[in-house]
Amino acid sequence: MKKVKPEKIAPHTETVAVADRLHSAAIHLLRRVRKQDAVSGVGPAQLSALSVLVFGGPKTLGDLAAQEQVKPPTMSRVVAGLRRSLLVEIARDPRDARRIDIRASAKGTRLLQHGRERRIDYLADHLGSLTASELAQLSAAAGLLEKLLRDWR
Amino acid sequence: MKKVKPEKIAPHTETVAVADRLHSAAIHLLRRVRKQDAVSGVGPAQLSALSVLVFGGPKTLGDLAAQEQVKPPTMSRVVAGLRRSLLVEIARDPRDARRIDIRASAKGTRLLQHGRERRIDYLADHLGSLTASELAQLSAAAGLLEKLLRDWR
DNA sequence: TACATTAGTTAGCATAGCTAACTATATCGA
DNA sequence: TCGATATAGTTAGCTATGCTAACTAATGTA
Repeated sequence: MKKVKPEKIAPHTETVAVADRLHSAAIHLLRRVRKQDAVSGVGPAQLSALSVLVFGGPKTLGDLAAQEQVKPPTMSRVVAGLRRSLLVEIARDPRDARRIDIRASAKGTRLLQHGRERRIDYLADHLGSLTASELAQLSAAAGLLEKLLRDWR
Repeated sequence: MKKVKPEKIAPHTETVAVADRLHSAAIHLLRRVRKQDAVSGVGPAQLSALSVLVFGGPKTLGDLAAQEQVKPPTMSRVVAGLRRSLLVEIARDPRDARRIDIRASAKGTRLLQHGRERRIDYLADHLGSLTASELAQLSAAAGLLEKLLRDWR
């Protein structure tokens, strides 16, 4: 079950070590940044879903759940929270009355972008201690991870 | 509030872009890997705390909370869960009866290492599609992030 | 039209985060 | 020495997020 090892150049031991360190770094990075998000009074799941709506346009609940990798009941409650805070608007799909059409409100878009600024500025302040070449390394790594996540399965 | 920018070489715009991409990559990476951790029946906060105990040795509750960046009441419950599952052992500190001494049990150590294998194999399988040089890039990036997180404040 | 499938919601459970308020122990200062 | 203060953890109670099981409503199909 774990012998898929293809004819790649990287030795497995190396790969495992890098996997572990990436995992740990990701956990701790997010734990740091999370505190900045707390300011808005909106939880991380709501923020992330809102982000998908703002940058990806309107979605049905199922689409949102799939994109966020959670089950529909979970997303149902996340969306209910966003709606309570007037950060999204919900309309019935005219062509299929079972579906709902969820879109970010103007308020939601505003909140997301401000929160994003706050979070990103915070992270960027800390990245500021790196040299240009170190930053380039991180940028390259981010690119690799993005590709990896796109072709995940 | 965001003008700390020292005499560094990297332009601020670049830094912000990298910060944003790292943040997003970290979120989605963890969301993927999280599903593997679910197998053990132990939640992510418990796993992370256990990991600190296994690799960092025994700690008091306050130390654990500080290291995990959560408040003492949160860690108190996390530790209670670990204890219920017999993954940690708790002793009174002989020199200060207010403190407790928390350490991973043999079972806890075993569980963590098995979970680690599972998670890491999973991630490593996906990293397996990278070339040796790409993997080296990720390794370098992990190193940078580790340093960054160590000197965070 | 009856039956199966699909989309979302509701109910109920667990983990994790927080603050406020409490207990117990240590420490300090008059 | 003893009373005030500070420190370490716990308890209670709130919110948010994750899940599965079971439900309703709408659609599709035989």
